Amino acid sequence: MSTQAPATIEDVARLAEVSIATVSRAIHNPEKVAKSTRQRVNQAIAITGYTTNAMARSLRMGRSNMILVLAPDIGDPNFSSILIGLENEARAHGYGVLIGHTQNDPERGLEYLKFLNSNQADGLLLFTGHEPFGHQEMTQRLPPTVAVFEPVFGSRVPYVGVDDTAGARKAAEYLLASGHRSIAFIGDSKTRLGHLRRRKGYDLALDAARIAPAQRLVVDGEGTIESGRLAVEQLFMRDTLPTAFMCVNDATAIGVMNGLAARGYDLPRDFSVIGFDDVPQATYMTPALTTVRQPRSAIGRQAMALLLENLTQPLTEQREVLIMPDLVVRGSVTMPGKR
Amino acid sequence: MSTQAPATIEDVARLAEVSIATVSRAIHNPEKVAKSTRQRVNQAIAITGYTTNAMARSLRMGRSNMILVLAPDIGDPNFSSILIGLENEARAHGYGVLIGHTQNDPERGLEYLKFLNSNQADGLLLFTGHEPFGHQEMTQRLPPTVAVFEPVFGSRVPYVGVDDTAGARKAAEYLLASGHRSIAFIGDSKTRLGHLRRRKGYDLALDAARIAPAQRLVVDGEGTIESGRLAVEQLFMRDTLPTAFMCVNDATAIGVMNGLAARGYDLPRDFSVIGFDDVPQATYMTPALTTVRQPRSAIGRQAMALLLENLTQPLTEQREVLIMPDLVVRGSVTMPGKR
DNA sequence: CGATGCAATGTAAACCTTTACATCATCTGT
DNA sequence: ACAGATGATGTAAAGGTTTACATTGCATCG
Repeated sequence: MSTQAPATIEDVARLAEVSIATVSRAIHNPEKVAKSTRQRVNQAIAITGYTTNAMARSLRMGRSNMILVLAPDIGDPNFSSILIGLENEARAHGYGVLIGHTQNDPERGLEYLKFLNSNQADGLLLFTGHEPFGHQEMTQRLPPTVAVFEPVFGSRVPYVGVDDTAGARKAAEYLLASGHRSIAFIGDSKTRLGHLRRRKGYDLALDAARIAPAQRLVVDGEGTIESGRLAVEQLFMRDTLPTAFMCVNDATAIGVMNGLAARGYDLPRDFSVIGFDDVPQATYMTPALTTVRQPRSAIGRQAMALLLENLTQPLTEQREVLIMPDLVVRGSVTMPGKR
Repeated sequence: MSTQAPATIEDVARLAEVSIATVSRAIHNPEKVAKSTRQRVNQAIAITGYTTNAMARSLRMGRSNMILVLAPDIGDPNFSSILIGLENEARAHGYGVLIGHTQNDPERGLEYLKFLNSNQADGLLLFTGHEPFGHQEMTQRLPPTVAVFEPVFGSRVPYVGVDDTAGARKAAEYLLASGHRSIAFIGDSKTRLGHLRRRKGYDLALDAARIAPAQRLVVDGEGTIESGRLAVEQLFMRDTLPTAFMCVNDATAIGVMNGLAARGYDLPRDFSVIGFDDVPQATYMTPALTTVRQPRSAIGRQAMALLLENLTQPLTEQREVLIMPDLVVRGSVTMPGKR
């Protein structure tokens, strides 16, 4: 009794004294089967504990009702709350979500491609900022795909994410409104589309405030804590310090704050810092980090909605959905010049 | 050309001028097929771009070569590095890993049970500290299961995790060796097995140091940042302060540090704090948190190894694998009495 | 040379569903 | 009373794979 084979549709049919076809119909098209029969079938299902074998079902139907979400790093603080949005939306449409963890390993990527090729998932959601790997050859065979959180560089994959430009502009405008005129941008990049756009938001705000490009301090960085710390060192070398640091993301901002603290400065008295993303850690910094909040669950929800739409009707012209973020005011920005 | 159906084993067979049986053998038992045939088959596979349809394979074989990992919160900082250990070990044995995100929602748990019942996974790894839900009825039908990181309360599910008692004892001994005699334990619990054990390690160390139980300050807590902050307040109310805080985990320790800082104390001069887990954030606290490091990848690796073993030979007597953690010395512990 | 065994390959069943089509009974309208 | 429609159910094929068993050809041995 402990290890009996799971019940099949045939067991149910026998018990309910109908054919397997009727059982299948009773489950999926209840209105097509007489009420009395339906009851008998349901009873039989309850008795046997039958669950339909997803393998057989997918094989027959040619689809799995599963969406694969590919992420390089599950630990990314942005990931989990976006995932919740994705899952909720998927579930509402009868789809399940599988999470693929690539660890930025191309071999992993390839493994998951096999997964897709063998029909184990009907759609693909990319959290990675790039295609599963070398991106030609097999890419043509990819199922409907949507990029989320980070656009796929140099590709026409539809994208759902935050409005980076508008968000960054909000942040910069807040610094300006607080009285800052010397605002550094930390974390400039040539390759990451989202970061490019944040830079653009910064420029737009400063343009509007008539701050000459020559007066803007811009430091490169890859968006890590370490890069933020490094940027501070660099500015000290150059001996040109702003009154406020606008960081391309929260990780950079944390690095900047650490770097300034290590140099003995008192925040937010001596410098203002603003981030982007609103990672969980932002609340627990001293001072708590003022930042732009990613509308994570909205992003997740809409990305999944777009993907599911593309699934049934695969030629959407919609290429980008940008969601407007809010500024979260905490303690890391003050008026300048109190020093 | 864009949307052609994926190649099946039959396409390969036709092209290689053999039967489908031979193709299957060439893939899975290469030694059973003549060298020349094997070459022809491989060529045909390359040309057609054939990948075996996992659905059909699983259906036929009665197993999926997949392991389901159930976690209530993907965002848990402990989760991602354990996952890497799990994945690596699984992969080495030809298994894939699916991640299930329950969000502590019983309905989700149920959904994943269906997943298991329909043979979409051969084994179950619980990261949750409890069974997929109400834990009777369907539990009997569960595939081989192993709990990881947190034991399943009141159940005989095999468990792989850190040696809480030994780790906590190490921490307490380190405080003692640093000269502390008045050490509070923050985060006592009656229900969480791992936390109970940490408490025990604390007691063992203090027993050995001949510190009377009456002199030990023990404060309840559920292991959150908030609970740590609260515990500090409570101690201030009682007006009995230790020189060192031994916290049941890092989250609690962070709360304690925040609480002390909010009261205006200077750490680590005024108080010493030690944690348990070594979450990523521990490095970025000021002072950096001295703590006990979870041997995460080892835990992941061994948990998966145990599960896969149970898969083929399902009656292991081994019920618990405890892995010894190391102390990570940073800046949050100093000698007492400098105040 | 005939029997025996082995290596290489093929044939066909089985895994469990879904669903187009066939069948049958019953009802409607004339 | 009968043609035809309608509704409920059954039959059987198909989906792609693995594998037990059958077949074939060939070499080995007495």
